[in-house]
Amino acid sequence: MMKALVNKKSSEQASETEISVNHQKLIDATIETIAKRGLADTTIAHVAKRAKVSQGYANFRFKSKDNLLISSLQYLSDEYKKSWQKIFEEKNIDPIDRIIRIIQNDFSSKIANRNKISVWIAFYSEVKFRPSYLAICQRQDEIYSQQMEKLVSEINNIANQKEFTPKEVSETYHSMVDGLWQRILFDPKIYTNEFCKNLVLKYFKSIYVNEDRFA
Amino acid sequence: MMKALVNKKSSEQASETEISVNHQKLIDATIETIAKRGLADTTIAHVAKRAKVSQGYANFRFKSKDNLLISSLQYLSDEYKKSWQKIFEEKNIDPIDRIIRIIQNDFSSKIANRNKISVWIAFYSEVKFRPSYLAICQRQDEIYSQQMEKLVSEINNIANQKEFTPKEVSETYHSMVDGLWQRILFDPKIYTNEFCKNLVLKYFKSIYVNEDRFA
DNA sequence: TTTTGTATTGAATAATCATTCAATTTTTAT
DNA sequence: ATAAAAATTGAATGATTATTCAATACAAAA
Repeated sequence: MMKALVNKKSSEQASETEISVNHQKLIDATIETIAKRGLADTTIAHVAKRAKVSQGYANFRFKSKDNLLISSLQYLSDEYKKSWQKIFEEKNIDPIDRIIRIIQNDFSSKIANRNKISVWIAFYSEVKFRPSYLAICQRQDEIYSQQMEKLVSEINNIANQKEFTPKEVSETYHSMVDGLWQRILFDPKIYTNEFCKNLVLKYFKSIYVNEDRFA
Repeated sequence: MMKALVNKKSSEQASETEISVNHQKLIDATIETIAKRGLADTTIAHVAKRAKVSQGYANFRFKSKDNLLISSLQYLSDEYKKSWQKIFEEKNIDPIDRIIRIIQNDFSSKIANRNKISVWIAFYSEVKFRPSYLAICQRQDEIYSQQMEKLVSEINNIANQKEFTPKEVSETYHSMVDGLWQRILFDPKIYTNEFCKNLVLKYFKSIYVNEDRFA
């Protein structure tokens, strides 16, 4: 059976970014298991079975369950970050179109689906007791907020909007997203991605009254 | 040692609402333990110790750990409900003052503190896997939303506001509250109760432009 | 092919924890 | 005061689970 490193050029050292298939298989399996069974019921045995490796290997590969969970959260965080980072960087696109893309991304089915959300909230629920979880979440939030404020600031200038500061708009948006994600988990029949997205657009419409693209 | 029922009139049957001291002691201890250690690390032994009863008794009294957790969530939910129910019912108070009281309540230190929030989120994180948790949370949300929409509807009439429907305003507020609670957990230095409350007031200011009380 | 090093297995271990229940204490009724 | 009933204890049980590690499979080198 072939269960070794991938991309490993023969006789050459693996680069630092090269990671074994099993590493990623285990992270995927962890996220899937949390989504399917909840964090409380996520055991190394379940994860290993889903990743199709032995239980002993899963532990060996990540040194501990704790470490596997942290790596999975980090992966989730990186994945999300990649999705918005590139939108913020599209400097040639109009700021308002850019923020609309951010909103679309935050409520795309790839990001805002019950499985992903339940995993996020599972980690959130432990944030108070695990400094490493907190650090990952805080870092993520900080960069997102920073970029968001900058973007809102541009829009405020264009729209000549002075009543609401970039920080206020950014924080309000951010909290709405978190809250709506939670509600998607509770009642996906009512809180469809479309519903949530429109609610947020409507919020922006209340701030930028003359801007039709939010309607 | 005196460890029996309270309020029990001699020779009379205990009324249905009469509940033993130990019952409440155990629920309080459960909530405190979840707040201090997290749901994952909340064991019957820890709860019993905190409630100063034996481990065997805790289990006996609630039949199972699961049942104890459900009772604790229900208690938390009832406690919160009591805090807003009476505000919604103050029909002699101006609707805008009433909604401001709702906001003040949602960000009062009794409701929006890290301990309580962490317990809520602990339960939220299991909602997808425990129908009984989901039912309690959904019922709560439903009544709250219903009352909130009615209140917003009154305000819309007074303010002659037609752009934003009561449902939209209510949902936006509700998601903001959930999101901000989450953020209080992450970074209470930045997200003080005052900060959160003002952010929400500012949102209402954006809807009811001519109403100074939200400023 | 043989040797050597690495990857992977799976069964054993030890710790944790919910639950049970016989024994004990406390309360109530007579 | 005594007996009967109810409340409460705490130690034992059995199930679950992370972690370890000796044994095996595999890949690369010679």
